[in-house]
Amino acid sequence: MPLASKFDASLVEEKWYAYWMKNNYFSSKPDGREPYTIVIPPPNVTGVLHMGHMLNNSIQDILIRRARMRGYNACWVPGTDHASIATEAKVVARLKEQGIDKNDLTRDEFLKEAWKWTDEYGGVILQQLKKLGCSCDWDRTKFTLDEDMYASVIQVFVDLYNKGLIYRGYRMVNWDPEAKTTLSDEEVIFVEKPGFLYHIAYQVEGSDEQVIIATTRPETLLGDTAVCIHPEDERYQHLKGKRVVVPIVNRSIPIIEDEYVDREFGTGCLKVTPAHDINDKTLGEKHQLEVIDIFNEDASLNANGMHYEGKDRFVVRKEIANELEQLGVLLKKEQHQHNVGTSERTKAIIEPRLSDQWFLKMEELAKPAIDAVLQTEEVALVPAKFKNTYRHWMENIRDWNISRQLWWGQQIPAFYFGEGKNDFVVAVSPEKALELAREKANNPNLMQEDLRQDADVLDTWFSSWLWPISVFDGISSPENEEINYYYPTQDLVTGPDILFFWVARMIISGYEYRNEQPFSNVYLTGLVRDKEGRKMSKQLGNSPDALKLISDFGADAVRVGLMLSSAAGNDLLFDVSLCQQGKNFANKIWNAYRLIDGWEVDNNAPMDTLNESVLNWYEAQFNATLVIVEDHFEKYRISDALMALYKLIWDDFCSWLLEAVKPAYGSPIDAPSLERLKSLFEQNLKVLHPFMPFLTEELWQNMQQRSSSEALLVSTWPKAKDVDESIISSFELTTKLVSGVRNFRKQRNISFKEKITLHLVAKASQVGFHDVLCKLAGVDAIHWEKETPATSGAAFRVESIECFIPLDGNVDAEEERKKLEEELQYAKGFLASVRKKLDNERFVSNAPEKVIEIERKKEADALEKIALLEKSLSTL
RNA sequence: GGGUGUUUAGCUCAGUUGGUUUAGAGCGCUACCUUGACAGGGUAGAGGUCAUAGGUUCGAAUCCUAUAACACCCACCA
Repeated sequence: MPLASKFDASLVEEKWYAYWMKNNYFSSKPDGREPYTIVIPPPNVTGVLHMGHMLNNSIQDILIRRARMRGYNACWVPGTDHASIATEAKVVARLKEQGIDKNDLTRDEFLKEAWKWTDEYGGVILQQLKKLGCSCDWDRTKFTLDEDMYASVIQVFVDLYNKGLIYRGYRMVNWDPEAKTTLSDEEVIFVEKPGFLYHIAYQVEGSDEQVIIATTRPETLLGDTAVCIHPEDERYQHLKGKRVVVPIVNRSIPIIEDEYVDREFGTGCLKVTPAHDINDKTLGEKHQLEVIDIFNEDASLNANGMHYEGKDRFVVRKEIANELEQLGVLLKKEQHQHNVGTSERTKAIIEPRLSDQWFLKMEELAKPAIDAVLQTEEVALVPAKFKNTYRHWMENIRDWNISRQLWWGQQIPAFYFGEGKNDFVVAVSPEKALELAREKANNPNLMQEDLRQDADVLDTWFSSWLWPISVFDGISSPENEEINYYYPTQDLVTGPDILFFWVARMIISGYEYRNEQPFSNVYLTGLVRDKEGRKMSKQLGNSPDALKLISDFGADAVRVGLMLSSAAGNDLLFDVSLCQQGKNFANKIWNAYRLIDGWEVDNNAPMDTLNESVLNWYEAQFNATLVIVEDHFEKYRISDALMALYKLIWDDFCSWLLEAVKPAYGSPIDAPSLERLKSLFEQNLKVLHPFMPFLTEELWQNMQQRSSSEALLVSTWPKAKDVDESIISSFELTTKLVSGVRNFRKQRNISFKEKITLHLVAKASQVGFHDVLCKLAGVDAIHWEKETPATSGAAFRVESIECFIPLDGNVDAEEERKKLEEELQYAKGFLASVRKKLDNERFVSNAPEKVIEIERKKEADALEKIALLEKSLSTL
């Protein structure tokens, strides 16, 4: 059956994906081969595919498919992340729609809802990855809340606690009043927002004087416990040791002195609210100030807020400003730009809040991870510029707040048995906890019911930081076959936005629990932006629907489109026209095959000599390109690798090889040529397969009947053979001659059908592929001349070869002269630039011999060219 | 405020330790061609004082300094 003239991706994608799955090509088990392992950055379980996923999963699939073809035991472990805050927020929102408040449910009831949600939407994204062609070992799919994964996390928590690295502390944390949970520093996004700087007068006790403080948050004065001045501030020397009265609350508070105060900012006088500002808290501890918390969990005012109790902080801000104004103590309200911390997930403005939280000490843990990246390079960051960022963060690392006031996640395995500060134990199970608690409390009568487990769950990243180990069960059984075989993994492909959240922490846990790096290379992709350079986001609505792109262009085309412009670490400005280019490329390959497939074959003819020579050339060209492609892969320059192949196929294979080999219309091709051509085409399909898996498999299978062990994705990646450079340069000269003649035809408006005779002032041995030259340039004969023929005609040069074509007097001498003169001018300019160097004594004495030689050759070539041009001009 | 990076053709980017580059690719653009694989095609062409200003050097897109614009990271002065 003849092939359709256009490649229709929709007809083949599902078919081949099912075929690959059926034959278990993606599955991996430890064996004698060398492993090549990638663990997927687990997407949020209820997430949907977006451009960022498409990009980094395409890259992973390219790497995995290539490794598989190169004979590695390729293992790509897929999975999803429970994403505690993101998922919980979605579930809470859904319940709200149904009129249910989270707080009306018990923990178990809520978790049941969350699991329902997870079962409903969970894994949709993994199905979408299949549409993209991702060859993950789906039997290994993991979820961070799977029982065994959960157990690993708990085990690690207990272990780190027992090592003294996890502690419970009353600290100032980032509080998200909407999600009612703490956030790590990394989850807080600072946004510049307009606000006001309020100048408020505080009455000095026993004096008529007032001190004026400046604040952006007047509502917090309800929690003020001091006013602070700089000890050397001359303006305020007389206030030392005095007290002031907080307006509205009429509380008497001390004036303290501290060098922390910036005399230049505001009035140089600072109000101190230890409960609601990290710096104030530090001051408070230093000066032993009282701590007055004025907020509830949702950032409404508590009983300390007096008549503002129950009202939201921002409502109170306005109302309190009014009240201060009425009292005559609000002296000024000026515009002020400042950075406000907001929650990455809920966008709520963060409230610094004091509370009991669990922390992981990071400084010691981070040390091996710093060395691994900066010293030993056991982990290479690609591109390397991220090393600086990494160092900066790691060297200033702070303790990690790992507790979250949420329900969706691993519940912290701390069990309280009394009201005392230390009346708790940490254990992997309630039973074990009871044992420990009885011991610690010295009370054998303690019962299971007397234990209360900590209500908080662990930060999501506290489970994903173990991902490369826990997916192989390496925490609970550190010596199992799988972890020993697959770990350390080879490449990790992810976005730089989670370098600290995730990558750095995986390196840390890798050294802590395996004594080895979790992966050797980290390929950091760029962010996908739109044409205008804006980050793609749901809010802007500028992110194309990933699945629609696949259905519009085909998965292969989308992969090519993404790869064409995504150097590691550089953001990529995505435009759907790139997918069109990918689709065009797919179609080009499709039609190349259709051409070959449609020829009649002469089974008795021997191999044509033209065919043989040009097939030899293509083979050399293929190998030369393969060397380049391998080098690009080594350096993770995947878009360059693809571009090299794109040119190989489009230009070398289609434009030159196929055009050269193509038999005259209706004539057959000899069988040996066709066979060799097909085998070269198969090589093309192999190297393209990682980029365009569906199209290549379709053509591969179409070429001949293949058994299940002969699928393209499990075929052998070609090994570059030694390349005969001379055949490549010789062919290159021929192509230039062909272009020269074509250009000549165009200028003179000579149709391709009209054969011309070509005179070359050269020896026949200087030029190769004479028959190719004739066929592709429409030349009926080549004459090899000692000098330019004296007959009427026109001349042009290709490199140093003068080409002459006889014409019947209709030479446009003016045109010709103009062109020649332009060329002459360029050549003279070029010569001048070369001579400028050669005439410079210091150049000759300082530059290396090799460079001088090159310049001398350039000079000689230029002179020769000028002579030729002048001769041609004189004969006009 | 501190740091890192970017700035090369209309667009997106290469340009490897300064010297075969009076700068390359892909796309786009222009002209022409095209009834035998593909118009999603072919051939040819136009297009850049390599952000700006200095400096180092025999020689700078490449190294140094300053400036500007943009991007990202870190900090969070009320």
